Amino acid sequence: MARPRSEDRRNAIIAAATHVIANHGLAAPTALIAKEAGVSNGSLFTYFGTKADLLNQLYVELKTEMAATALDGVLVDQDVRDQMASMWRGWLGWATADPEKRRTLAQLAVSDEITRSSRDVGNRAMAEVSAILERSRETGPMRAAPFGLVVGLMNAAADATVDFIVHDPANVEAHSQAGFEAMWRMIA
Amino acid sequence: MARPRSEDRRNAIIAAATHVIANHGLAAPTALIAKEAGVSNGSLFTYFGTKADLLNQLYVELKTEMAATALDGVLVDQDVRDQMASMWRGWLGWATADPEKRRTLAQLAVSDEITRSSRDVGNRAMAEVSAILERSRETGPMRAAPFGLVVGLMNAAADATVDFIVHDPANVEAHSQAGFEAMWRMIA
DNA sequence: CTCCAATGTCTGAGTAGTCAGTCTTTTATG
DNA sequence: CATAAAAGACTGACTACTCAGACATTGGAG
Repeated sequence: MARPRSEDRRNAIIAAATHVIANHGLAAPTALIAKEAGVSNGSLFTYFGTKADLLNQLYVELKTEMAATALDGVLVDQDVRDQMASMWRGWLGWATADPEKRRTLAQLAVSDEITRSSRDVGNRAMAEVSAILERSRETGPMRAAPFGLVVGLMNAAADATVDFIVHDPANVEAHSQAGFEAMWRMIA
Repeated sequence: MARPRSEDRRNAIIAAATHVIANHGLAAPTALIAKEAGVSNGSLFTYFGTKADLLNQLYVELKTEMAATALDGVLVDQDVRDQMASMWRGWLGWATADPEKRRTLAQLAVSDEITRSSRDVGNRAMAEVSAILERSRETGPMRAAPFGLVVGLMNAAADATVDFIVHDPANVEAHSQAGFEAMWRMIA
């Protein structure tokens, strides 16, 4: 029988972990993840040394993908508000297109299994997002506020908007718009 | 030797659970909670039938206390903005006075051990908070938005503000103020 | 007031079960 | 045949929960 390429198997495990963790939480057995990936539980540990390794790599991968999707379509010569709106749309699109990814990322983000350095990598992936936010608030009411607070407030608004959209998917467009306007009033 | 009153022991377990969960997460062994409470491992299960029971009661207790503290000091004949500001101060006070309570509540809130009915009880405790929020947004830019979205956005802003305060406690007052203004711009 | 039995609570070693990670066996490939 | 990878049964550590006996408290009898 043809043996799948090693990278494909790794990706299958990552995908399975996303799915299983979304539904069973971080306490989900590795055996379940392996089964879902069509891999024996022993094999899983040849791809990821420990469960914590798997979780960290998953975290980095999801966060990086999220940032990339949010930035996709943002144009350099755009008005900053349009850049922000584009990011907002991209971000909400990512989160609503595959709610499991977001749920899993949310769980990982608060887990203490995720190391400092994984978080650093994740934040670096979000650097361009931060840059756009910085320009957005530059002339607004939060121009003197600590940037960390501004970042936190924007993330919080985005999260709350996605939560609501997931809860009532019928009116994505309206909720996305309302959330964006609310966030923009806050920071710019 | 004098036997502690049964209610005191229950409270000791609740307090110990708050402390232990804040530091070890929801996966913390019941044995550790019992030890911290100065109670035998077996006794814990005479007070709470299962670990899930303990978690649910803890959730309800923390959430209720949080709501009560936030509302403490709010006056009925106040301007709605002042009511909101008073709530904001109360809430931040609760969260910063005992960060472990907030950390534990945050973990419980996203846990799937917490039942529908516990969440309902918790939300009922927050009813008055919702009422003030409803009056706040009544004439503002979010008057037509779904109330659930407004609630989510306010909670998110408050959470983000507390996060930041915990991270930089030196300037509580300034951050609290900046967070409040941001939230108010959003909803009113 | 003293004693003793009855009552109900507390204890912690024990039980059954689960899980991450290992290791030997099996299988595919060049 | 030699090599490398995959499989999955297995191990040891750990956990929620139990249960039989220890122990404090109470109240009634002498």
